[in-house]
Amino acid sequence: MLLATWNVNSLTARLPRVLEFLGTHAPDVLCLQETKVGEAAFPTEALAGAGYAAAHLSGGRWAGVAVLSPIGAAPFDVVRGLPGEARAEEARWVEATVGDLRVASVYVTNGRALDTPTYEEKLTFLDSMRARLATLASGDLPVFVAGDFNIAYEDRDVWDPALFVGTTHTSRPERERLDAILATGLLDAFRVAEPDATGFTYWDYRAGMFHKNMGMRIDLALLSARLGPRVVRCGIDRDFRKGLKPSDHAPLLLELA
DNA sequence: ATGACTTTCACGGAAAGA
Repeated sequence: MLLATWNVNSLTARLPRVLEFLGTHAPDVLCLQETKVGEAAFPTEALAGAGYAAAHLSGGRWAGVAVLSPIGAAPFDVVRGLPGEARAEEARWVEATVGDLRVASVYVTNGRALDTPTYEEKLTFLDSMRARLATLASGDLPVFVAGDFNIAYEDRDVWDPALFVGTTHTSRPERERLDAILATGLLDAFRVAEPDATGFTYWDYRAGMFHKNMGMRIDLALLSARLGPRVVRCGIDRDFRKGLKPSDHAPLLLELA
């Protein structure tokens, strides 16, 4: 079983690359973030042409999340929005059942800077996530929650930790909240498969950052701990950060036995 | 270098990303 997550930075702009991805990897689940598409403009037909159905929450110009799966195993029991979140209109959380997995696609608030209200909102959003995931952990289905967490969990998850002192993404409160999320019974699948590797999922478009591998690991695939023994591999497909009109994020893929 | 790139909305340039 192949699960994937990808911040596409506009599903409209990235549709050719997304269709390419579906054709290349044929994932059983693909979580998308930053779809940046209005509800009515969501490319349902184009995805159906590739054999995929979507459960999505679309906020218009910004954010937006989706869970894709093959039409024959379409997402159901969809929950749009995160209980308790302050700004539901930002469209940052969608949940659905695919097969016997409870799947959530999440795009965590960026936070901008430590002294801004959006940083406080980021921490609150993460608290709401922890509460929701604790609820899901008490359910029958194992959980796959994946997306752009906008947190680099450890210093090795950014190209130069010294540059991030006093900024978002590496601050202690953010990392502590990720600890709390993991403590609901989830594994960071990339670290299960690659305990020692440096693996980035995001590189700024500017200044040749990708070619210099000045990136960050901020996209995560979290998995119920009971599925840990089924992790075969987890890796980043850097080819989708290359070529024609790439996203600034690369997709993260997780194979389960 | 107080930048560098890309997207949306809208038709110039702001806002957002991280």
